[in-house]
Amino acid sequence: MAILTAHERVRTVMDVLAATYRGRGSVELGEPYRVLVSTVISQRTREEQTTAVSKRVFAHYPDIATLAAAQESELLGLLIGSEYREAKAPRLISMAKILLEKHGGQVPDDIDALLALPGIGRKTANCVLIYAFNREAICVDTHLHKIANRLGWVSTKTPEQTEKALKIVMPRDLWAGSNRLFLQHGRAICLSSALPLCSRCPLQTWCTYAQEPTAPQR
DNA sequence: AAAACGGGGGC
DNA sequence: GCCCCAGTTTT
Repeated sequence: MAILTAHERVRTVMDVLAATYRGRGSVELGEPYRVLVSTVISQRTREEQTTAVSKRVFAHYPDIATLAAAQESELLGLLIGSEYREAKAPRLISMAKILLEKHGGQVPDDIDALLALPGIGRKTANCVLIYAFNREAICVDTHLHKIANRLGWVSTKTPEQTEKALKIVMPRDLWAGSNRLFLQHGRAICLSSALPLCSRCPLQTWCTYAQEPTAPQR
C-alpha cells in the first residue's frame, strides 16, 4: 500500500468536503468594494445576516465615495444584524475615506495595505485577496483554525500560525477554496461546542479528534 | 497571549 | 433568558 504524502492526504479529505458541500469549494469573484465591505460585515456574523445587511448597505452606499460620505448614525442603523456594528460603522467610514485619499479610490490588492486599514485583520484581508483579486491565499477563520487542528493537520494556537502551517500542508490549488468549504463544515457538523457531530461526519476516518475527542478549540 | 468589545437570532 | 457566532483591537 502506497504511503500518502501530506498533500495527498489533505487533498483526499478536501475532495470529500467538496463533494459533500457541492459548489462551496469554488471561488466566485466579486467587485473589490463589495467584497471588502461585505467581508467586514461578515465578521463574527452568520451568513444569512451578512447577506441581508450587505444588501441594505449597498443599496445606500453603492461605492467607496458614497460610503466615505455616509452619516455614521444612518450606517449604524443599516448594520443591525451584523455583530460589533458600533465599532464597524465608524471604521467603515474612515476606511472608505482612506481608500479615497491614499489609494486613489481603489481597494488595494496588497496584504500590508489591507491590514493597515481600520477594522481589517488577517482574516478579512485574505478574504479580499481571494474573492476580489483571485489570489492564492488562505483565509483562516475560527472554523478553519478549529478543524485543521481537530483533523490533526496542524497543531497551532493562533490563526496566523495556522495559516502558515496550512500553506505547507495544503496543496496550493486548494488554498483559496478552503475558506467556504470549512466554514460550511464547521457550522453544519464540526461545531465549535464541546459536541461536534462526529457520528455524522464524512471525515471521521481521517480525523484525530473523532478518534480521541479533546477539549474543543475555537 | 489574553481580554475587551458587544448585539441579534435561535432555542 | 441563555448561548452562540466568517474577528479586530487593545492591554
